[in-house]
Amino acid sequence: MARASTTTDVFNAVGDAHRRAILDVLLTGEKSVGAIVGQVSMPQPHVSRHLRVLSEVGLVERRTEGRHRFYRLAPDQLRPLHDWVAKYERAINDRLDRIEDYLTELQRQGEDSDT
Amino acid sequence: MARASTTTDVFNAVGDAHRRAILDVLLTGEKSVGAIVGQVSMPQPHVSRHLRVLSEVGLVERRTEGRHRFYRLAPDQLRPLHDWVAKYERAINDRLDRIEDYLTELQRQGEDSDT
DNA sequence: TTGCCATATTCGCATATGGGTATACGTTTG
DNA sequence: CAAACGTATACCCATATGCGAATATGGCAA
Repeated sequence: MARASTTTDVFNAVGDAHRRAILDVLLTGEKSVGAIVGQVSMPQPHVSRHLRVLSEVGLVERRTEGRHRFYRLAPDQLRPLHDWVAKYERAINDRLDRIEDYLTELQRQGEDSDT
Repeated sequence: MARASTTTDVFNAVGDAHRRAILDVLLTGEKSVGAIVGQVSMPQPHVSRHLRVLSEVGLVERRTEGRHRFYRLAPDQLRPLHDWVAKYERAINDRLDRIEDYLTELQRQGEDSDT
């Protein structure tokens, strides 16, 4: 078992720069695979596969129309990411706000870091 | 070239659940490796290596004290993640705010959407 | 100095990933 | 019906990752 499959883990799915590139394109709105391929530097098969991954993680939705497949952002799954980052943002802000308090706390936690 | 190295890409570094677990522990404050090992279910060598990755990406900072190594969150590199998510958050909100507008736009972008 | 503690590094292994290319599948068109 | 188009899938390869275990390194204590 290596790492959580890109198919399972949103974090991991977003970990790939190419996938992020595709998402960026979709940021503009719904796009057909061909349209996406036109905007990113990837062969069509790769785009398709990445779209599949994104789809399985729930970051994009697909709509079929004739022989076209339109992909659209499905931001719901972005939530975990957002929440995760937010959690740290809070911690960061707290620290920046009162550095001295933080340093003091560091002392404590460094000493008896158990709990 | 497979995927951006976990050492280079913050997204990828955070893509590993174990690494996230470690970060979560550090959320409480600075911790020694041993302390971290005590909180997560990983052998010490793994924790050390993950800490190294996190360190190389700039998500954590290290402080040496005697034979102890204290790791602490270095939230600066969290910025890219935050910004990235924020970008999509905006898009999401925009869409939720005016669904009809969005649908209309979909029509346009779909170009030959003439069912 | 010897021995012990805390942490880091190394080696081998199994796995999954991403890349590239060829090709299959479904739909529309002539 | 055949041909063309749009997209998805299959296959093979190189790579890097994470895991596991053993061990090396550095510091402290007796």
